Amino acid sequence: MENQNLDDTNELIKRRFEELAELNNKGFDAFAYSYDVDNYSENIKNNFEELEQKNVKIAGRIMAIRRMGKASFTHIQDRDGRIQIYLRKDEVGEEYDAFKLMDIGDIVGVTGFVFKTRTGETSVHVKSITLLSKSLRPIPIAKESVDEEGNKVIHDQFADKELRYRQRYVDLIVNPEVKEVFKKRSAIVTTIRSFLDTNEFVEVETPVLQPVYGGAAARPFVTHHNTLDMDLYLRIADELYLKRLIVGGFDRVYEISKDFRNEGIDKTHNPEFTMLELYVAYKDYDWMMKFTEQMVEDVATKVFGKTEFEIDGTMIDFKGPWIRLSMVDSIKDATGVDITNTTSEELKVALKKYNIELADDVNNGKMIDELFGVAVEPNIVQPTFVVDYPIEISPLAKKHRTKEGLVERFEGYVLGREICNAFSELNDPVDQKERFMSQVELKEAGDDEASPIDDDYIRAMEFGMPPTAGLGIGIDRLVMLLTNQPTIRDVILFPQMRKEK
RNA sequence: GGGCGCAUAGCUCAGUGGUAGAGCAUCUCCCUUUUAAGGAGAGGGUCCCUGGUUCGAGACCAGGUGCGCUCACCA
Repeated sequence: MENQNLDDTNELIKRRFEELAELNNKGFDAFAYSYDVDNYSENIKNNFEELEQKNVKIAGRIMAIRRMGKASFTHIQDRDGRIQIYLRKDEVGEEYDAFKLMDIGDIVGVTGFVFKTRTGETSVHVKSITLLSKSLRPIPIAKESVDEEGNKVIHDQFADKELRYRQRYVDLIVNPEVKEVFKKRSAIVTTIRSFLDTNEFVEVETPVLQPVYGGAAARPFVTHHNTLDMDLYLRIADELYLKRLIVGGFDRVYEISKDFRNEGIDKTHNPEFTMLELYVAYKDYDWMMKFTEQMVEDVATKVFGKTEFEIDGTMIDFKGPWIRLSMVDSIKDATGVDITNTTSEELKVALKKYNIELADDVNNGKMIDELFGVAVEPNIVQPTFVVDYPIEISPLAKKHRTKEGLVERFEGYVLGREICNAFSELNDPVDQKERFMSQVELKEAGDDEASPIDDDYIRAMEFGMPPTAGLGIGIDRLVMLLTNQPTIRDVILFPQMRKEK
């Protein structure tokens, strides 16, 4: 809900415009060009002994002001956190007149020496203060105190979810833990890149705008290119392009990209989301399981210094090897149904026990997947690879080398949530064409998530594609787990929202 | 899409049919080591929107909008 009334008729904003005018009248520039920062709050607090009485230049946003007549304390927030500054009228001279016109929210540059106050707080004793940017809107400031046990308590924290997501810039200013999550997200992605680099991967970029979409089961966004006068789809996956590159002779490629799916929004789904896809020639899904474990363990260790995480109150250990759970066996154990030797009638009966009724024309593969989803998936806690999926729901995966009706595919689950999907990639163009044809049949029967046929992809495969293992990891969901965030919106800076009124 | 819930000052929230409230923030005055600074005073409202019920609606009813939780959907 945007506040229509928060315009310049609002007294708080009006007041700040008046201060701006007064600053200009007195010859102070309210919007500076630069400031030569040479230190940061955290560094000063961590290295007090070395820096005591030494001069520093810092800059940041005023987050608290305690004025005491001819002297004042304020807290300045820079990229790392907050530090207190102390200024006295008799030392900063006419700058004190400008300071009187500064508010919480204003961005200032400060030069002074490091000292500790009577109460022991590391602070900067200001010799000069410069306004760098006047804040014209009041920020929803919360106050902090410390309780008897020494814990930080935040009072009246800016908490309106809608405003926090719509005005993330404000959320980031006043809720420091939000910034921490996104710093961690950045470190996770950086560490993944470095891990892949060490393993001799080539990072590539493939089209976002695709004439034929594929690589996943989802409804796409459609757009139009005017000059070419053709409809284009925003990618739902990178898969088919990356495998074309495997055909072309790159033997280890990856892409970290935004994918787009025109579907529902909830705790684990945002219409645009970040996916890591990687493909490795001459390897299969067994190799990929080990590689996935290593990569996640590497990220956990390098970014967080540990492999055990408390997530939703449960201890999760990402240290490999992860549990291997056969989809066939797990369904058999949970329901008694042997999916390798079953009829659609039997599956319907099994699903009914979970109060699930699907349309009559749904194939066995979908029913099996559904059964897995209700009978097994919610009970998975520790990192687990679920292996060997029905062929009907895996049109791009290679047939299992020994098990009829299954493909060599695994998905990684943690706490009942899917975090990755991988297979031994189908590299037989004849088989691939048949799989596409059955997808087309599904689509014609009304399945709007079934894949369209991609003739160029078949053509590429006909030139010869090496045996290949492929993996997709939802970066947002991985970050959610590692940072213990309850919704995908808390790991996406600007989550999709309805139009503001 | 279904169910449940929420929407009041810049922020966090009270307000159960009869004059619109508090804390913080803001403004004025005092205050040169304070820290949820303190003391004294003041200003600030489209009670989400549109209808309805009523002598009277922030409150009750209906519809709408936005958000949250949840179920379904999302291999």
